[in-house]
Amino acid sequence: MNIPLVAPIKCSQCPIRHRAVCARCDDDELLLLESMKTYRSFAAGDVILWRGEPLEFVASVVSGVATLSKTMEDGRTQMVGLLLPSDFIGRPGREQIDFDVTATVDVTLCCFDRARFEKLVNETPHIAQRLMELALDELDAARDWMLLLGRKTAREKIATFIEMLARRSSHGLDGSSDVIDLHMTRDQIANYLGLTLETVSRQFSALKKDGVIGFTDRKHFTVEDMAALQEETGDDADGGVVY
Amino acid sequence: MNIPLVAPIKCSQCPIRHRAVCARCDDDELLLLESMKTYRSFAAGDVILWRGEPLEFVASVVSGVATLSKTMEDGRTQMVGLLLPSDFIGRPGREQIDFDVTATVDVTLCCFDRARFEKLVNETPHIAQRLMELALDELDAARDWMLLLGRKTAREKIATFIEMLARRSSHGLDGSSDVIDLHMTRDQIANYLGLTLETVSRQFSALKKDGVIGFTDRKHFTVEDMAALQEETGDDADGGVVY
DNA sequence: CGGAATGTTGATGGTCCTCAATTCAAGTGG
DNA sequence: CCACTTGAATTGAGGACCATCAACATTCCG
Repeated sequence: MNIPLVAPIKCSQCPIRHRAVCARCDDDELLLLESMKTYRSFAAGDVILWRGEPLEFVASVVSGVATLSKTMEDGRTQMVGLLLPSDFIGRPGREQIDFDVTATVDVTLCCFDRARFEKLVNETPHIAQRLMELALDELDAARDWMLLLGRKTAREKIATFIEMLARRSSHGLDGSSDVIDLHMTRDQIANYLGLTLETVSRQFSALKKDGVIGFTDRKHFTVEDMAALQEETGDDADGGVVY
Repeated sequence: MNIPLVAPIKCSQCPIRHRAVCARCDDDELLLLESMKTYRSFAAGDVILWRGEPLEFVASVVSGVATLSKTMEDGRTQMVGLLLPSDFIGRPGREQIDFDVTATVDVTLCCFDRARFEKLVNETPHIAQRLMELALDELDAARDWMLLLGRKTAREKIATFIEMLARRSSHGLDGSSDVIDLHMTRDQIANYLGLTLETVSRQFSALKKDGVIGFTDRKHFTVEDMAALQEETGDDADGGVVY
């Protein structure tokens, strides 16, 4: 379940070097981090951290995708965050977290002992600054999601979700009809969007029937009409961009 | 609308001194902040910042309550944050914000020129560290709210809201039947909870009929049965506390 | 091949939104 | 002080949207 990986990647060659919590670090600081870090891998479906469990390490996601989720007594579940490579898990100054962290696909983490890392945060402005930026970015994302959860219709939620995936997978270029991997199950998508899995399935079918998207198989789709998709999200054409 | 206030409060005597972004600053740093700061006041209902507007200053809330909200093209509105004294407005490294900031009651801000403040953040670890903590606290709050918006019923939302107010107004002691001020209109509460104002009104009436709360007038209520209220929130009895 | 997990589709009902009428509270001006 | 106005809150009726329950199809994997 929790397989410590030995592959000793050099920080300087790390794929998340320029975006993770270490992004602003200079060579000396990087050397220090290098001496502290350990890698851990988790298989798809594994729980990385349980809510309330004492937090012994903090970590950066090196590869894979993990989700943060909260569950109520009666089983209702809501995802409250999505962690992609370079995102940070855990928070200095707190001994536990208030949600579960789960690997949705195979995940590799770059881990640091929490106590030692906290000390480092206090002594290394570059890390505190970057951690602040990461937290503020996540806060922006969380706020967008609050609008979705509180006010959008099922169809708008699904369209927003698809548009997000499309934006993320098309790497800069607007190549429209690439095949996009859904990664998650209908149930996970439902928990992400505050819906039931049946509603998710129905809305996918509806968007397909309306020619907005097309499915190659159940986990892969293409965007057939990007303009229509944008329209369905309910968002402004411009996301608050200055002219 | 935007009344620059002249009252020159000394930082050392500031009511939010130990909790705001300046909390960790030493005397020298405080002196520097003191030379940069200006106060501004806003009346209840005033918009402090518009979405997309160039952000010329960042600020700490000294007194009052402000809300962050997002509005869709067709008018649907969702509050995405609540700012209380010591909370921070604006983010270094970004020239605009993606939501409106509105004063719900009279608000006084301690403002800093954005460009100068950003420079300060980079040079003053104590500020970056505190800003990081504030951002992480807000992130925790945002995630709790995402569970509410995505999964809770109208009744649970209202109960959670009331419980939050009760917890906040009873200052530490569990004095049960204090009169609690609602501050907001039904419409604002609805936008906070992802409901309509009619549903808010109906749920208030229902909780009153069931003897959980009692209204002294439309803006003031008392908690008659705290245990029942807790039960209605849908939250665990323990908020993930370690034993 | 068989069983489990996942996904689709249909029928039905409940929750909450929408629309509308009425009540209530707080001013305002004669 | 009392009509009049105005905005906020309450209450009711009806319906839309989405959840629930259920049956069935599909895919995955031993």
